[in-house]
Amino acid sequence: MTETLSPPRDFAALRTLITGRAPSLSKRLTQIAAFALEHPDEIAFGTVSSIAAKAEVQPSALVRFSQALGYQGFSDMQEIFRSRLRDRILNYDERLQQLRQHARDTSEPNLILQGFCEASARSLAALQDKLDPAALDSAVEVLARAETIYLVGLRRSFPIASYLAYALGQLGVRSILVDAVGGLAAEQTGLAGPKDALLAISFAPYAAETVALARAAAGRAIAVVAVTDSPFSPLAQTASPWIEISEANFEGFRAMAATLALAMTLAVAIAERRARGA
Amino acid sequence: MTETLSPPRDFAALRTLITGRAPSLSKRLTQIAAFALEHPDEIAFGTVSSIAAKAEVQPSALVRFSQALGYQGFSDMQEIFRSRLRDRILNYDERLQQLRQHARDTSEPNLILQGFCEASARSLAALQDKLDPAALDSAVEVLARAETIYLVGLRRSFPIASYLAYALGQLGVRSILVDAVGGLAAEQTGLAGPKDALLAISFAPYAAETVALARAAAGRAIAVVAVTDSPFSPLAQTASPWIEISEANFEGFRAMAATLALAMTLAVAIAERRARGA
DNA sequence: GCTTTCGTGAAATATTCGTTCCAATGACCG
DNA sequence: CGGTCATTGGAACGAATATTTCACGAAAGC
Repeated sequence: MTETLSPPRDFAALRTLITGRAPSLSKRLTQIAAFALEHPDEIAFGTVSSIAAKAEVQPSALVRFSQALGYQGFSDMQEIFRSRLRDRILNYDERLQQLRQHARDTSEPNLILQGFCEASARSLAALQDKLDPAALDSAVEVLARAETIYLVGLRRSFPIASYLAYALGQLGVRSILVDAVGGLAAEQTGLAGPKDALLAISFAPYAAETVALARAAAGRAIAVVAVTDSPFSPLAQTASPWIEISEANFEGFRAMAATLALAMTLAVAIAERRARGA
Repeated sequence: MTETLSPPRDFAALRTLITGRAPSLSKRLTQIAAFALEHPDEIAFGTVSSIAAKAEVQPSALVRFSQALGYQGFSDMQEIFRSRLRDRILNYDERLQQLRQHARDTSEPNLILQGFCEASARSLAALQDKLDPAALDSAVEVLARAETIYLVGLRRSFPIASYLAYALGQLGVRSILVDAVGGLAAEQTGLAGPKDALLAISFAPYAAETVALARAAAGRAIAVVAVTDSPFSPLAQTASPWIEISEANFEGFRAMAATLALAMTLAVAIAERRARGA
């Protein structure tokens, strides 16, 4: 019996088909199904014999597998595995090149938008790759234990601090946004006690007031957690733990996507940590 | 004479080599060099004859080209073009699958972080795809013409508004952040005149005060620009132009990466627009 | 101006590839 | 236990592929 239904022409559907039909296939063909899902790149570029060797099956089994799925032969199925690589998301530098090619069609605001989107995406990728998981866990731990979290972030970091104040409020976590309204920052943090914690957010050039508030709190045995951009930041030396964030630039303006994603993470993680008990 | 030095084994180096040696190659080989740099995917997937046809050269020329670069033959060089696709950045769904596999090794805060990173990345992608370029241009135009920009954003949108206040200040654009401190919002915007503009930022559920301020300003013939999340938003009906932003969710918290990228874009684009004269 | 060298095109060749076929094996059922 | 059918391995085939070869033409050197 031959499969008469037309086989999938895109990779996602093919993967579903393989997963679905694998249980009803013979031993060898199941073996190939598993290999195909695990090493799609091999199938995209390899030859029948090279793949057969790596999957430890006979070349003919590969052809049978393709036909069992409804394809005319191996080459026919291989085309789908190749299309997956063809339609892949472009690398950043290639995307940039492509953007610059279309530059003349695009207005300046839209060009700037592309630039900031790209910087944001780069920042997010760097965050996922380079953030120290232990530092994050520890920060959540310390902040979840605090009765009240004092949020300190000025200038560029103020939007982050104010977001945290909003999100923590939504989640029922008590926090105080330390703003500089009326120059009362020191008075606001002065109320903090040993059961509280202070979260300081600052990037180069570090706002002097943020550093001073963090130092003062640390001196009074208040837990200080910092989000900053370098091990040499004055906050890194004051706080424990501290989290390093590096944001990509565009036209001299640093993206904030990574910092904001971290802020969201802190808020939700702190709330969940509290919900499941100290 | 045969090239004895070992040829590059990664694509970046190969590209450099081609660029560097192109000037010293013969006419046909230069033609191939240009084609290779412009259509690397063709070379990765094609056969000698199919590529030769597309590049309008003889198959033998492709082999000569490969050998001129130091490879044993065409297939040898093709391998490098294929490796570039093999080592590509994974698609989002593939990355997700990979993440879920490692889920048990990861602490909860780190899982949450991944979730927000992914939501942010999705939001950014949607922004690039779906933003109306004309609306952005128009928004920049209107705001650049204003003497003073009044920034209105409350609750979740307040961090965005406060970032804009910071960025516009840095760029020398006069703006006033309308906060609700002391309930003086109406008094703050009351100073706005016909030469000013109001930028309102609000997402569902729309803060009543933001909507009221926008309507009041529009009623007094002040230009109102809005950033919101739906054509049915009350702001969309009040403002002209208005920009639609949709953010992805994670655990009920909307990402803000796209909105923030747009805010940065507005700030820089407005400043540049002003710099190059009205 | 003749020779030599290099570049090029097209056909010839050798290799590799995908596919098919068939015999052998193993599983299942009466 | 015997028979049937699906599955498998391996060889054989034909097609397609990469590579080499050779003849021709143009440019460079003496």
